[in-house]
Amino acid sequence: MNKKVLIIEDNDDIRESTAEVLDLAGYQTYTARNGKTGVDLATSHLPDVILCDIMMPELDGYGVLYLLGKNPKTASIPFIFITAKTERADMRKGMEMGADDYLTKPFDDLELFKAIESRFKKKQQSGSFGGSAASLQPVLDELRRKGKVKTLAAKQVIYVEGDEPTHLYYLLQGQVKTYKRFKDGRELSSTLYHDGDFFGFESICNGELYADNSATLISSEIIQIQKSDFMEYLLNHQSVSKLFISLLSGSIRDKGKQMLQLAYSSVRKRVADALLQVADKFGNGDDSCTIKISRDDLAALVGTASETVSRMLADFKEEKLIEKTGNAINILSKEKLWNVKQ
Amino acid sequence: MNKKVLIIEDNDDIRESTAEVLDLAGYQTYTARNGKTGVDLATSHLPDVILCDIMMPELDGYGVLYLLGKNPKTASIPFIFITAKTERADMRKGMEMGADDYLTKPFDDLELFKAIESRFKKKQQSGSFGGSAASLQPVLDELRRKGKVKTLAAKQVIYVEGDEPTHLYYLLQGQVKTYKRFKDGRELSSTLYHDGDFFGFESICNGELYADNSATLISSEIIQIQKSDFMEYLLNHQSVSKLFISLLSGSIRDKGKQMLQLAYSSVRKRVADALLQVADKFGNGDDSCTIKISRDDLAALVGTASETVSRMLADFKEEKLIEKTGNAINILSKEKLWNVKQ
DNA sequence: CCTCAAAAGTGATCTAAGTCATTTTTTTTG
DNA sequence: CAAAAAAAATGACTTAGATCACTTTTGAGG
Repeated sequence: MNKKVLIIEDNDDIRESTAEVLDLAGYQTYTARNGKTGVDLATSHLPDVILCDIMMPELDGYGVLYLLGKNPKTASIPFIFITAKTERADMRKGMEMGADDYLTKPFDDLELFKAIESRFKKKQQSGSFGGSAASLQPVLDELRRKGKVKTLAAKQVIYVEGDEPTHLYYLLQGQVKTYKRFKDGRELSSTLYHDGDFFGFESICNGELYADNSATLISSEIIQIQKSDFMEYLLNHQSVSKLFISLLSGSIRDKGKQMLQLAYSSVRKRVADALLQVADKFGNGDDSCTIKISRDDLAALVGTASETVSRMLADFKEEKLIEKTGNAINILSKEKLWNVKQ
Repeated sequence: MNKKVLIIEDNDDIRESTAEVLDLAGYQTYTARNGKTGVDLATSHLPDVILCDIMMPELDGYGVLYLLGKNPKTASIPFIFITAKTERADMRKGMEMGADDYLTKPFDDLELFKAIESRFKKKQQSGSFGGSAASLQPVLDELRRKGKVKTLAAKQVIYVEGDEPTHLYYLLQGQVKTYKRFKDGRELSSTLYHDGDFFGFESICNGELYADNSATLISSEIIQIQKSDFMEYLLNHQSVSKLFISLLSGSIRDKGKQMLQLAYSSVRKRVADALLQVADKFGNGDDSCTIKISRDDLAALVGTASETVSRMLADFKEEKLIEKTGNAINILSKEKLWNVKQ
């Protein structure tokens, strides 16, 4: 979509010619002949950049800037003064009030374009949505670069319930589970992680102690990222906020699903579901695939006793839904298994 | 804490005198005599504002700005050029590269302070943490003001699974539950909301369709806030991001707890827990309190059949943990009930 | 205050799944 | 490669809690 530029200028010639130039350059322009309508237009159309004259009847440029600055919705729109006043004092006053740039008339078209684009770019950089994917990558790279790579053997505990969260983790390669432990020692896994997943951020995000445990399933390589680094990026980069907000809410959705199953689904269905979950996370994308997971881990995922899992697997084998080679499980058809859990 | 100002300037006199003035004014200053050390200092100390000369040996001001702009950590630090170059072209070049202001030497102290403070204020406005509590309130007020107040009778459905989320909700007064529906119609409530709670944001946050339903328990007043308004505030105001990130992660923690209970706790314990949950949300703070909730709603909260809930309540009554007046439940001692669920 | 539908409670029955003890299979290791 | 240890499977038994059918209580509305 074209960038929207609002031009607030009382001089008809300048207003029209500026608008024309910007129109030709592919911007969508809105014009106002005085400060008051300018503020209205800004509030209703939320332009990407505002160009504003200082000396105007009704409401001058300083007033416009003040009013727009008060409204959270318009406060962050880049604001560029354009004016004939070349005097230093006026320019300083404009900047002190929070303007983002200052163009003195007469300015040429190139100056105008560059001023608009540089403010636009500057805003993109430190905020606003839109090109998030593009801006997210370097930030994540930076985060990971700051972290320390660690190699862990299978079944190593990464953090435990009640610990003070000091790190965010990124799984370079391997398999990790997060789980809770019931009083009597039984476990319930909530999430499985594989290459490229972040984990351990929930507790950091809500500022309390870890509410779950995490451990490797197989030997894995993880990056430990300092909590302080993470927090800084989380709040200062919208792309990062956006990512983690969506990770958090995705996790809520998954937990909700799992809860419903736990409450009302038979173990048979839950085992089928758990197998598919494991296959999705750790298997290849094919309809049939082989997964390797201990019965205990599977039981923790289902929320049942490991004996029960064994029995179910025996049933599934009987029904030709799976096969077993050693302790590995061969899912013959994800689709058929999917029907079981319905 | 004092604001940190980094001064990058090769001229010893100007550098020292500027630093001195700022020191006296209560700023914490760092100085660099060339661009290279300036970049190092900026990266290591992360100042709140950077003042930078343009013409310098080793690395000029433009180069410094470029390098700092590339690093996500320093990109959003306000950058003010200070220079003797009064020529318009140089000033334009600086601004086009993304500088935030431009002071031409000689400048007086007041100009300097104002320039620093206005950039600092500007940044505060559209980001950075710190005074979050203070800045959160007006934004939330604004959000609520934008919304539409609605009054709903008891048992009214607010949104259902599969709907496109179009609103965020704020419960002015009343009681609301969110719940999921199992294939056969059984329900599982995940959360109860009371006055002052936001709800319905999870699905908005992850950009998918609603994954749960919500309905009033008693007649309630809610504010409907447009999704677009919410999204804008969510990403553009750190205080709002912070709030919702913590709401989301809090919700994850609660769901995690509830899941563990569902998996391994007896119905007896889960009923006790549900009663306490309801008492906490809707009752007064006393050790004994009266709550009014239908057995169906309670069953949905526990994740069991309503008959089972009735039986449990009968048991609790027998054990003098609760009493019943009509259909209301009188919790005689939260503490004793709490022991049950342990 | 009475009527009546909805909500709550109870009784009897049944089964899915937990538990514990034991056997079989797989993996590890000296 | 054999022995030991760990993991998985199976068998026998038990029970929590779901289900269905029915009775009792409650509170809304005339």
